[in-house]
Amino acid sequence: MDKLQSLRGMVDLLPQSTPLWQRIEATARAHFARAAIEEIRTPVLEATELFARGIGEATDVVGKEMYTFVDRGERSCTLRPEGTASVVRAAIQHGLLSQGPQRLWYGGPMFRYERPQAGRQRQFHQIGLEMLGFADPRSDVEAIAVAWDLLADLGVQGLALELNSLGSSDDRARYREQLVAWLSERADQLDPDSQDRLQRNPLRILDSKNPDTQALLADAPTLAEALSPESRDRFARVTHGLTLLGIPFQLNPRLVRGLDYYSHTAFEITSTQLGAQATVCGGGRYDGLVEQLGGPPTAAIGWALGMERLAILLAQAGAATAAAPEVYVVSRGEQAEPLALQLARQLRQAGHAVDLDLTGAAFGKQFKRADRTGARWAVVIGDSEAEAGVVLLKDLRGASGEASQPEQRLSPEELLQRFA
RNA sequence: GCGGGCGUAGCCAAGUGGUUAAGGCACCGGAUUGUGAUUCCGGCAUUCGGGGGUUCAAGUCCCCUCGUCCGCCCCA
Repeated sequence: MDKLQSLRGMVDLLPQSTPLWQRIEATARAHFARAAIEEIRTPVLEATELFARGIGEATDVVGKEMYTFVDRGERSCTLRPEGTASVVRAAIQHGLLSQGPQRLWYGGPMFRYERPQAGRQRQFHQIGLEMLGFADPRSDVEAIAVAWDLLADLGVQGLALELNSLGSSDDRARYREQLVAWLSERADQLDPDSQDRLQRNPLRILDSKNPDTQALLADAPTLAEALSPESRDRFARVTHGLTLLGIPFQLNPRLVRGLDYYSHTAFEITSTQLGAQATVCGGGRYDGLVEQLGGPPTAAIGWALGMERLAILLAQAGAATAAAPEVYVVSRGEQAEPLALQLARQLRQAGHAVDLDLTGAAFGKQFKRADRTGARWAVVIGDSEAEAGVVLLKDLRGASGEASQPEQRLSPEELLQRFA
């Protein structure tokens, strides 16, 4: 392979698809602004320790999926595999939490060294929300509502919100013991992956895709039963709030999050249109993370949505296309071309989208290109116009269609006035 | 990290061991030396992802490798 090409799992977004991404980003910004959520931007590269401590050493993300290297200062650095740890780090570092609760959003590339698949690349993009310093169950509802309304506004069809409570860390520790004990007696009935998880990350066995394992789990102790009365009450307030807002959800007692920092409310928004990587948006509460990273005890909830997966869903509905320029400037000749250069700039300074043909090709070729861009107007300048101090303004989208639309002779000043 | 499918031009694609690798789209040039559709003419792969092997002969068969797609794992 001696042709230069992008690294595996790193994809180019070509002009054909960027309008869709821009629409998603603009819609997200509008929703965040309306919900009084401010943007935060953190570095793509962080100290490896941040993720090891924040996400959990035992997780797959930290254990085998990070892009980690030693820099020239002998520091271990990692390209961020997710956004939450960085946002929390920045909030602690700059004392944001002493200024009261923070409603923050972020967006950008994340990196995980995984095998590429549908809806999964090594560099992928997320938009995420983090609400730091909010303990009330209403904040869970509000965070979910922002995600739900954003996706609805974008026109994504066929989404389902799945909800579960992981309880407090005490609840979870207690349940974990029960589950491991129960499953250990039946380890021979588990699929190999799940046997492995029994040591490493037993809760993940709950969302195994193996049908035999799922059948076995039907009789296993459930997380819901292990929740303390306080945790149950809290979760009930969340579900009541969602009902109040008319946001439909399904309780999924098997829903477990992969990163260690989650507690209480966990949720995913999924689509059946995405193949194996069905989760468009996932999140939950992480009340212990801020403290774990050296900050004050701080309740928090957040989510992240996968841009590539969202783009897949929206592309199915119909692609957005780039806007056509308003004006296409056709010019040819030594006198005409400098004049065209100036006029194009002046029209742009007046706020118009202008495409300037720089080929110097025959007028016929330039008109053909002008037509194809979809521009409404052509400004035509040849040397005879340049000498006479005029330009031709031609309507390319007149009622009668194609060629031989009427042209107007205007002075450059008149043209600019016309487009003022 | 594991399993499977697929790699012929920017894109789609014919080719099923035998001389110079169809066709379409797109793009470029010309017919039209200053006006957009259509049409017509011409151009656009010394080579089939890369490397090695089998053979008189390989895009076609074999091996390795890279990439890609789908699934597992994992996750947004």
